[in-house]
Amino acid sequence: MYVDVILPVPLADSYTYFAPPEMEAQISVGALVTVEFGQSRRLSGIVGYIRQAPPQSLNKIKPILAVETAQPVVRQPQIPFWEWISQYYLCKLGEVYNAAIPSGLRADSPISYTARKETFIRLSGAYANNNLNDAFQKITRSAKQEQLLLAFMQYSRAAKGEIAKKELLAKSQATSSILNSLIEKRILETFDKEISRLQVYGEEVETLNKLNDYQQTAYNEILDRFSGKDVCLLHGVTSSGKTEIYTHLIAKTLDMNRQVLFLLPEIALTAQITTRLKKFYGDRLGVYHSKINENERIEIWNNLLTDTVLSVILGVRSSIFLPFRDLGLIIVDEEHEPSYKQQDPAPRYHARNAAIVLARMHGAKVVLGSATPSIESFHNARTGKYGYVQLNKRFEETELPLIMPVDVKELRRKKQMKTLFSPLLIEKMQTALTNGEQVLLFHNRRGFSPTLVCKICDWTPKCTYCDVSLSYHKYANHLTCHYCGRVYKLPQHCPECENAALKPWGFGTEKIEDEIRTLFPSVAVARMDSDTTRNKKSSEEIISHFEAGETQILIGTQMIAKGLDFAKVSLAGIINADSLMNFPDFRAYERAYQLMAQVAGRTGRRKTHGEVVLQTSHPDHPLIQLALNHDYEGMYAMQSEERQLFRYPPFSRLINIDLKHKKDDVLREASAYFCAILREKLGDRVMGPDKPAVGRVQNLFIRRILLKIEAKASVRTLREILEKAQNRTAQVAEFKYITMAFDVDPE
DNA sequence: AGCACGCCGACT
DNA sequence: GTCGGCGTGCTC
Repeated sequence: MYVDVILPVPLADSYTYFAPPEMEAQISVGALVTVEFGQSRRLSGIVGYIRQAPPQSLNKIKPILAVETAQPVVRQPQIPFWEWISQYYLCKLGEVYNAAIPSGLRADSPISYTARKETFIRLSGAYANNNLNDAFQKITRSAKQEQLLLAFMQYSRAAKGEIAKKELLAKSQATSSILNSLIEKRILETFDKEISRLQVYGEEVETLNKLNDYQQTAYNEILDRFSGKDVCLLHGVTSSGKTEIYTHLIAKTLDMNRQVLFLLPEIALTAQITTRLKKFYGDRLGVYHSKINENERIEIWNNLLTDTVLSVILGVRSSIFLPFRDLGLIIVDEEHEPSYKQQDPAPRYHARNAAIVLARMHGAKVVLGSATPSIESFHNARTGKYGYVQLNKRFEETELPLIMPVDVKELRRKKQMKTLFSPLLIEKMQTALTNGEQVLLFHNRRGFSPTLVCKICDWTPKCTYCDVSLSYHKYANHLTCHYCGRVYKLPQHCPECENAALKPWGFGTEKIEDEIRTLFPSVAVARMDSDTTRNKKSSEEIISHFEAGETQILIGTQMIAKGLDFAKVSLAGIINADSLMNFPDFRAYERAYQLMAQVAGRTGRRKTHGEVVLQTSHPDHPLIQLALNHDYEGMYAMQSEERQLFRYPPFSRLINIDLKHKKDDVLREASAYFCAILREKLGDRVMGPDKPAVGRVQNLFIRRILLKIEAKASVRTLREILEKAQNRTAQVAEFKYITMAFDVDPE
């Protein structure tokens, strides 16, 4: 018997091994096996295909060394799904396997699964037949031991005569020394038992909240769209009750004994939604995100593989790889969020789009939810590819927030911008604080990160390994590279001109926090960004303190704009709206609009009318005007026209190709060579090669080629063209060690 | 990618 | 004399 094994290597899709006769019975498609790869590596691979004869071209076939798990660790249709991902996203099957299977399942991983154990108590052998008179005889002189034994009898009855030590002590109010006496007298004994890490929901599950009129209408409309289409876009303003509608769709799917995948972006709001859903689905809900540990990951995986308890998975993008038995519904909440796209490493997949393919394989339906849909999804709804349902009423009829633009350029000219805040923002903050309301200040630091600059010669510190300025972290008092993570000491003086003074340049949330503390010394302020939320606890703490009203002003990056529900926020400030729009990226306006809408959505969520002060140098800019009027469709119309004109998605499919090499001149020649080959077939669909904004990372130079391919073009043909061009380039001796990274549908 | 092999320069 | 830098080749 011969077996094609998928291995975690970025090379061929699979490798053929020989299965010794005594192993044959244990081998099936989906089983994990250990094989030797090369002279010394031992890898865990997955059986992808079983064949009776080896391919003739092979002269050396190694044996399988061991079967790790005879039972398949995947279900249908996972492997075909991996194949789709590898084909569409131009990566190797092994790279998908690597991303899809939790490493703890694999024997070649340093972190392997260990079961959680807990100490349990049962009657020792002599009394196991409940012959307890003797036992009670032995302890007549100790009232406490007698009480504990009685308590043991009472509480262990329901669980076959055993109970967790911790639980017994808690319920009987006994101390461990009383218990130890009973153990020494050989009446009770301890033993270790493997227990699940998955949280047990102790309380009764609640029945679903009744939908109000307009929610019920939307719910019915979604079901109606599903009779003709597999995907439905639910376009609902913040606070309109999208989650309520989801809970009813989930319940309906569970009634049919089918499973649900609820996808959400990788952001701080997992905790809030988990609490809401646990109430209704209890132990049937599993949660899967980047902060759960490997052991828990494996228990969720195995539970889905063999049990039937878990039927709703709330998870981030990687949860599309879990072994679902029968998905009936996939919800992609905040479908426009860029964190659905995996950036690095391969597979660079988009979880929303991959989920739609996965749903088709399961015969499931998909709901895409957003207050500000991606241009792509709205376009698909407009052209009839997706169903479309709109929810434009807010819960309790709250009005949409009032957005007030402030012309900071004009104010600067009149010398009225003494701080980062305009007089209007300061006045509104004062009013809100006096009224006991809370304030959010939003600033995106991306592309405008604070660094140091020489006052005389404009020198700025750069990373030795990457072509970027270092970011200045005032509190940590050091410089870091945001590309490779290296930390540098603060230079004492400018090395270029020997001038002593370096001054901070650019500003981030830290600077805002400083100025706010000066402006409002008696007000409690918190800051939430990637620096203050390094560990899991800190972000939850910042949020809960703000929720509890212990802080009045919360300053932050994107993190504070997304999905969080704060009842007492009446004012939001956008410090610099221009910095949102000034990216050299075709999605810049879409993103800027979405962020402004999201920040506005955080205000006035309960009855109060929210206000937003939007600071900009271009108050008349069409995008700002659209944001003021909450005119999503206007933004769509504007963007749609522009994207059609310049061949951007959804009218074209983009593919970024990054070529890397340690020598810049070799790289330049190779890029030109590769590009010329591509142009033979693809003509003016090929843009570049260009030097990207960051032209060198980790000592490797980078050139970027962009392809703009017709949306309806065949993926297979394109893949063949790219493979051929790549092979031809690699045949040139000098270009052999050029690496290429493909990014299909870049975000 | 990740590993071994082999060649070269810098040390005990 | 050997340690380790990195260029090169190979993985069923």
